[in-house]
Amino acid sequence: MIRLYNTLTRKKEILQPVEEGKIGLYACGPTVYDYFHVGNARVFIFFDVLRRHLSYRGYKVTFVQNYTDIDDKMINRAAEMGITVDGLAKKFIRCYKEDAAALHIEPPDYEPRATEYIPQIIALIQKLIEKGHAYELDGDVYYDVESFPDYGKLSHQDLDELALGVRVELDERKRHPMDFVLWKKEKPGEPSWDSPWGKGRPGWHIECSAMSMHFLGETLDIHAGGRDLIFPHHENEIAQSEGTTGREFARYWLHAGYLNIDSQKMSKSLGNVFTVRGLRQKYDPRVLRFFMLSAHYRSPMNFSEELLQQAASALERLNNAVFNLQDCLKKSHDGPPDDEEKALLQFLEESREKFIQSMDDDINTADAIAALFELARSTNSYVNRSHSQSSEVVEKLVQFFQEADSILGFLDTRQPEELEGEIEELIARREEARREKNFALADAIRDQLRERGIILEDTPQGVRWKVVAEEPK
RNA sequence: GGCGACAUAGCCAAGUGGCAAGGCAGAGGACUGCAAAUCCUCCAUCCCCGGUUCGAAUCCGGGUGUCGCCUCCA
Repeated sequence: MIRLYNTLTRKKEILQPVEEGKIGLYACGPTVYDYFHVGNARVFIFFDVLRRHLSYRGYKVTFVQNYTDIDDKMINRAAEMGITVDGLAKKFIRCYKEDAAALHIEPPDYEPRATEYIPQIIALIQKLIEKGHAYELDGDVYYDVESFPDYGKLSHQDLDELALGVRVELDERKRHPMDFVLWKKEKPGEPSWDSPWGKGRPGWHIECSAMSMHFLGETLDIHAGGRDLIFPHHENEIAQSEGTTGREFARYWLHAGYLNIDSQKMSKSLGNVFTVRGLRQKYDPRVLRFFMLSAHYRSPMNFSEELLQQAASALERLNNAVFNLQDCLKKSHDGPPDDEEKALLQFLEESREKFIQSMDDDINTADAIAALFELARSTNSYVNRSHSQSSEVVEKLVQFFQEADSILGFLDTRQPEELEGEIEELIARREEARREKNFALADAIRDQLRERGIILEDTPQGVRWKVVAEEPK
């Protein structure tokens, strides 16, 4: 039983899809005018974990995440760079995919670009005009918010109060200050498409209504995004979609919290924007992923390099636990589990239970990860015990970490690589030196290997080695 | 002005009525030729003041502080 916090009702609710066993999930993706930053990353990682967990729990998930490839930011950036809007989109979609892959974010089932769905967008606007929810003004089309009584239900705002808060200059032609644009009349030199109202381009909000319903039908199960999209973007999507269909647009609205930088809002003007692209040069992107999942997705979160270091140390502990198990497998026997191992298998089941329960409870990754740490302590003790381990048990333990990681996606569960012969020989020479109590030689070899990224650990069961990406600090 | 979030150890962070998870850092110990990895032990009157209750981090009221949204934004 999965429970999710629904922004619409401000409560955790039991997930009940429209169609049993299936989930239609739509998430607002990036505007592809630049590399995406760590704040975006938090949200995209959340979508990915949500999607993976729903699949893990047996739902057939259809996950759609769009690219916004036409808006003011796109047009301005393309002009600055002296390239076409389409060229800009192609470049940063490619970059998005690379960075997302580095974060172990799996590609959505569909990733439509807004400009590929202009006919659907136009059809939607036409329907809104027919139903009296939209009006044309000299080549622009606006949504008439007063025609939609539920306007404000997601952000829990009253239309009159919203109007009081309006800070930008009013367009006197609009019927209500909150009316928003569905179709924008062409400006010279900007991309445009033919429409019943003349040449122009879609407003920002309409694309998500058009594409989500195109792929997932009139009622989505889950619609997700960052907090800042609650108003106006998602509020407007509801007005557009429900105005058209007369049906509930999305059953569950999920919103991820902000990521602040050194306790301040991330912004270009403060110069504190960290892109994933930039960070990848310094940190394993899986550390970033682990960091993002170490807090609950709805909590506001702070980002700093110091915190990333903490995350790196913590993640290393989990990776070591898995590594130690894999190494132990080489030395294990084929016999049945003894009593200690039976107890450990029991604890494994409890850990799995706790992991699943935590994830089911509004995707509580922090709590789920705690279950992994607790299990890691037990498995570390186990692999260090004086008598040998049953391979059956060790395999089950490794498999569980892999299973958990099929959702979390930050562990390094690869099988240890084979060593080159030369290195194996060095390790053997060091073992010999140690036997002869020639510790100077033994330590020299160990240092030499360390420089080549191989760390030796002497355990009671013999030497153990691991490969690290680079020379550790 | 309207709406809302958050406050738990040096740091990060779960926990929404029944003895305060987990991680990072730190201290001590074990193991080791030395390391590394690992294990064990130690490290919190849960922002303040009231209230409800046998019992409150958790519920209610009142403060204080931080932050966010109200047509750029993940």
